[in-house]
Amino acid sequence: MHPLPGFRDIYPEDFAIRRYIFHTWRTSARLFAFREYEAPTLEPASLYEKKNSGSEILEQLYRFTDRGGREVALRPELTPSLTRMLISHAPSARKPIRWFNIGNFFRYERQQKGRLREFSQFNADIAGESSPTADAELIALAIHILRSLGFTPSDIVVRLSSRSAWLDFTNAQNIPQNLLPELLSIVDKIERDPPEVIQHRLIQLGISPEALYQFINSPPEDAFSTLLSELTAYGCSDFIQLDLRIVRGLAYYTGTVFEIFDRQRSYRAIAGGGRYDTLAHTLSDGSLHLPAVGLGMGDVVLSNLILQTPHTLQKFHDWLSNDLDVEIYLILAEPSLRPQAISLVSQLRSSGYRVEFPLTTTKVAKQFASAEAAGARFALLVGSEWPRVKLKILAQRKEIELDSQSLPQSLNQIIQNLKTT
RNA sequence: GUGACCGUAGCUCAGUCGGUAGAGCACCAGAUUGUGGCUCUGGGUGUCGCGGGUUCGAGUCCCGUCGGUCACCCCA
Repeated sequence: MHPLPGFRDIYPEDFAIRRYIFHTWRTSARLFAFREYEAPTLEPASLYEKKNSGSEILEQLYRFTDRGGREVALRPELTPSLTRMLISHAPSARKPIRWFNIGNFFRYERQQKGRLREFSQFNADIAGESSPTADAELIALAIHILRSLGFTPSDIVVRLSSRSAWLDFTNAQNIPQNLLPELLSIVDKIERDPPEVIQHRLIQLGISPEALYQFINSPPEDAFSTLLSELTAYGCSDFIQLDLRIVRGLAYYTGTVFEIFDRQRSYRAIAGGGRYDTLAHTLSDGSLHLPAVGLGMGDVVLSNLILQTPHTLQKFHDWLSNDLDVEIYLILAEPSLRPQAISLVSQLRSSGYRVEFPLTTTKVAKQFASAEAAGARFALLVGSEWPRVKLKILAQRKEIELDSQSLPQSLNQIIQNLKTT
């Protein structure tokens, strides 16, 4: 009995990092005033065909025919679903639209390092604003997330590029525009393929390798001036590097594109995104013009990186220590007081404490061991002293006797005092 | 889709020449009938991934298959 290839059972020990990442994604996006939304996990397969006809993306789709004879697919990405939602919502929505989503996505591919068949991804998009200031806001959000997780400019880099810059290049070189996709696919492979192969493909296209390398080596800074000055104002410039070799694979990008990598390049991209100003136009069959810019950040590479970078791992552990699974373990030393103990547990839970207690009668020593093993901060002993109870601060081995009547309130005070000392 | 390496307990792994399964950690119980991290004692919790073949006998050898890891491909 195994999960399917590329799918994972996630046990509570491993779920903690996901909770941490999701929490950081969600709180960061809300700090940037993005609103959360959701789209269906299962979509008509045609949603992915329309925007990318003839693409090999279709081979990586989990697709099947449902009982109603519909061709359906598990979503491999969110942008097409989002665009559909925007098409019906955008005409009456306040602009710019700033939305984010956290969800699971599926790709039928062989798994490898940093890549599974089901993964979680954070998506944030700004629609209805064509200025590069929107691109900057989105990149600033990505950096805010990574900073919140403890990453610094010496850990990661945002490689910034632009498809419109490449379009300008083709114009300046008198390269026919219909060769742009082929050119971009060559550029995309510059870092992976041997130079001879790149050279050969360029010459076949009638493009001068010298001109291309010169373009890459001296990016046209004017084309990025607004974006770069905004990012500097956000305090993000240390993370940014102009790098025209980034073009991204998807056909729908039209302007700014970017990818975020770990500096050691031990993984594929942590995040990526870009501007797609014509997708709404295409998907609405020309009825809506809606410029948009989007960002995607997956959980697989990110969690690996957090766990293997010492200072981000430390930050994760610090966060976990304030997010205990069990805060109070109630020890029932006198089984006849079980009803009173349960009532006390209920009060504490209503006050917001995470409380566990033994479901069957066991020895006190065993109960203390369970409290310890559960990682509880306090043990609350209910026994012969009733209606008084003993509160033990486990880490300090200190015990305080309290009146059970006053409990949730007196506990609040004790915790406040512990924090200030 | 192609290729390489790897599959033994929950985890990390040992298992000789082919002779019917073992260690540490973890877990459960007790030593200890109201106080936890140490110690001691007891407990194996297993479809040796699965199927077939060779053999008197297979965890071990052979074939197939499934799964894992990584690379290619592709990258949303």
